[in-house]
Amino acid sequence: MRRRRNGGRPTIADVAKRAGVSSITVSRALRDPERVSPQLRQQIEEAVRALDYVPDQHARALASARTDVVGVIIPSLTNNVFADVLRGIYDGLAQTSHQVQLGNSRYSPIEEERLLATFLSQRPAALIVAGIDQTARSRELLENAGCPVVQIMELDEGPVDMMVGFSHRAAGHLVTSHLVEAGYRRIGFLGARMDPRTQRRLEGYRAALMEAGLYDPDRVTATPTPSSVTLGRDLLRDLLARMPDTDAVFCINDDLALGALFECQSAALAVPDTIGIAGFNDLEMMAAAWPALTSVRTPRYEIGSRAVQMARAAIAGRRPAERVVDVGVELQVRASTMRRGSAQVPSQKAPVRAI
Amino acid sequence: MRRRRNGGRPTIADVAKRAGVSSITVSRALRDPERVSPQLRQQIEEAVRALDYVPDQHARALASARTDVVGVIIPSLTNNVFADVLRGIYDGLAQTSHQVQLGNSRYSPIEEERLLATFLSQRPAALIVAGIDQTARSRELLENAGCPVVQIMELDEGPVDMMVGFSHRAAGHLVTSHLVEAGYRRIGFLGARMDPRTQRRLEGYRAALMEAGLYDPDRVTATPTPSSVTLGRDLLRDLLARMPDTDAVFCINDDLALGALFECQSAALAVPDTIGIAGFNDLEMMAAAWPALTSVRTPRYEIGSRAVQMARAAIAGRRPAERVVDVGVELQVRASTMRRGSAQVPSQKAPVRAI
DNA sequence: TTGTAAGCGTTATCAA
DNA sequence: TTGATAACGCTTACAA
Repeated sequence: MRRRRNGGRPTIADVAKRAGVSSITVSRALRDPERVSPQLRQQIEEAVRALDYVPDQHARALASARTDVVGVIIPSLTNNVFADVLRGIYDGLAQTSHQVQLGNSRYSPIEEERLLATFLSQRPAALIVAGIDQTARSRELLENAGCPVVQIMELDEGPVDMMVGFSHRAAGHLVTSHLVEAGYRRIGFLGARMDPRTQRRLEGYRAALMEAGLYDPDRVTATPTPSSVTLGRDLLRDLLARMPDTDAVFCINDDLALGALFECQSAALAVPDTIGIAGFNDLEMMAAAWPALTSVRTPRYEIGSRAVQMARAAIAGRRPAERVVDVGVELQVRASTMRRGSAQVPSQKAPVRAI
Repeated sequence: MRRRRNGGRPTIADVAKRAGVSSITVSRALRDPERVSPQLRQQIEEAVRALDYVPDQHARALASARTDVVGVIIPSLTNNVFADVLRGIYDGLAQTSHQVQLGNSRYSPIEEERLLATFLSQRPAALIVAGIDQTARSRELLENAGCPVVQIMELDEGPVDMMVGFSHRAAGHLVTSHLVEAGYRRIGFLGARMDPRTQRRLEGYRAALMEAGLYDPDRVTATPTPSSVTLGRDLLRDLLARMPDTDAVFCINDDLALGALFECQSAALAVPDTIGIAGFNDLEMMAAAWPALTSVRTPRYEIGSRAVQMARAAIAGRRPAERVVDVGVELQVRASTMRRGSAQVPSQKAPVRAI
């Protein structure tokens, strides 16, 4: 007798023999218990337990041309934003038979395309990808993926399939308008990396200031350099060196905002009186900072879990009614933008919809 | 002719026909080009290109009882520490044919055990797991995994197979000793989550203070609550309420340290003169804070890439000479522990070895 | 160096 | 409702 290649693991045939049925009956009992008589079902379940049988995913995938793998492609592993999204995805999939295949595109559309091709070659059950700025070829791959596709983080008219996110432009507009309402007049912009989502936040900033008649391109400080707290310090220092009368800054994320705060502290600039600071994402630290930092709460975990929810529904053949879901954002007004003497702005909860 | 189940993708047989050879020759040319004559190899490569052939991973896994999947199990997706480790792992695997199967145990040994069982059922090429505190059954599973296993983050006498990390006890000892040398005498401890690694840092703290004759159990503030910046504020406030004369704190991670700093700022306590603050991990923000925060640099990215390196070597049959690799840590002394009047402590680079 | 034959463990298909 | 049989696409074992 030939030695088993699979290291002695029991196969479906072993279970079948023990339960006194044929392999295919075991297969059915496992996948769709309803289709097997209660009698046999019980015998099979017992055999499965007794043998510690675990189906071989590869054999299953080969025979059925289907897998339980959900491919996920995000641009960064270290960005807290995506860590939270991922957590939502993993939690949503934890009690299911699905597994996650994770790809890190490092903010490179080319790398994303490559990952997409690799993932697709494994016939995933569904695909979750960040953003809407895929290459033409990626878009084509996604359209012919043959599985549900959920684009996350953003909102757009033309989803490949489904979409969960919020409008970065609207969110940028929201914060900036808040700064205007809080009494600031010479509002700067601090931006890093300047990926598509960051660009759209900048658009929102610009629109809000134009509406208020306060837009000054010289107050926009943006760099392709990846974001960091240190960079936040540097950018604010640069901005103040060029435009010393700047009285507030919208930072495209919380790291930059924290850096801006530290820079103000080191330069003995009063926050919020001399300079107002607003961030983006509302990481946990923002509320704990001193002074507490204003930010925009983005429902990252929810985006992940909603994406999974939609993907699973679609896998099960129940496409959700709404193909594009806006999870909105909430402005969290805190001390860093509550200027003394200006009208008190209460901590409001204002969900923003796409523009 | 029967319709293809695989959605029309070319198979190895298609390539073989086009190249005018047999399937097995194509298979060999793909896996081990050396074993096929240059002549045929070229024909095959051309056919592969022409057909856009991509091997089916599942068929390959089924036939060979092997996969290219490296299983990775970490306790948290949102902890920056593991995000960096992951980056090291993904980068190390990026140019290879390997894929990552990522599991999040959420700091639960039981969940870890479950993930391990799931991963193992897919016959991974290697396994990378965080920590050394597996359950007995997990340990058993790992020992019989039939593939290289790398335990990361810590150091221990008895690795399952291979190990890359540093001694948390030694690192805790290092920071605490630094605080003593910097002139602090009533040094507190702020700890959250209190997972095994945190516990060992506490041990190092305790040992260092005992050696200095300064240990006071009442200054240890620890909670099982997950870490956060807000928690850092709360813990320091508690500690100071109980022991108002505390003159320094060792925080088991940088989030707590940042919270401690904010708490001092809000209570108008001078850092480092009234209170010294030291953190752990040396996240990027520590150097940017005001005052800059002392911390212990842990080579997280390196741990990830070294683990991959060792795993790949072992997969290739070249077990590394050293099965246990100590990557060490470096104390980063900054303003938050440079007390006025005390001996100036230069920013030193002192790799710490395991105890 | 190349090829033939026989699976790998599961599911699709069709028949009973 | 259950089963026999033939794939699924690839690799191992052995032969030429």
